[in-house]
Amino acid sequence: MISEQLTEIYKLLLNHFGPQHWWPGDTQFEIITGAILTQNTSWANVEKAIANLKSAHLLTPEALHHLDTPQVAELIRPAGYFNVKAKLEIIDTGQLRAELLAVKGIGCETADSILLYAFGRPIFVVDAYTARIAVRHELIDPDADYEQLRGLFQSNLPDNVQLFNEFHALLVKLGKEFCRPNPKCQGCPLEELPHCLEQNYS
DNA sequence: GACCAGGCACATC
DNA sequence: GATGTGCATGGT
Repeated sequence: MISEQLTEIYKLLLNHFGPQHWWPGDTQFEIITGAILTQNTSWANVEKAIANLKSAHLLTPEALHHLDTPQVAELIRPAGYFNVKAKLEIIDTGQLRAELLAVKGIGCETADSILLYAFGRPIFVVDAYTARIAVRHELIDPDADYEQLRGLFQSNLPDNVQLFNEFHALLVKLGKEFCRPNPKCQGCPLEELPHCLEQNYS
């Protein structure tokens, strides 16, 4: 059963890597900002952009609202796609998924990251790592779309915010170090995951 | 220098 | 509906 496999993977990852304490960020707005800035961008670059905003005391919706797009773009330059991301603006807190998705620049993953990590909703976040790992462990069809992937996790796991939070963070941790797009190791069968982890991280 | 990073919108076929 | 392309910095 998929649910047993997912639970086993979760236990292995948690045991191996420990809690990831996601999402990094001191405030709800910082989490939302990070979710947008990290689109197709390494977290190290996002941290630089957030540091710029913080040191300028601009990491609030009100402060950013008073700047024009080029000013914001310059501050978030290290995060890449700065002209695109600078136009983006989340006004309200507690928005529904459909409302988030209606904002240009917010797609499924960003919306779900905001819902789970900023608003504590039980939504499983699917990112490139999650998809890659699920496919390589043959938990889902390679051409599955975002909603199918989200369904894989949500319908086979208990509806638990803390579980969704930790599991996604652990998948990213695994993916970053292990499950590259064009890696020497293409991923291993589930039964070999403990061995793979042991070999690669011990 | 190629490849990749916690994507997304839009054009075109 | 599927596929391609622009957006962009910075680390390996």
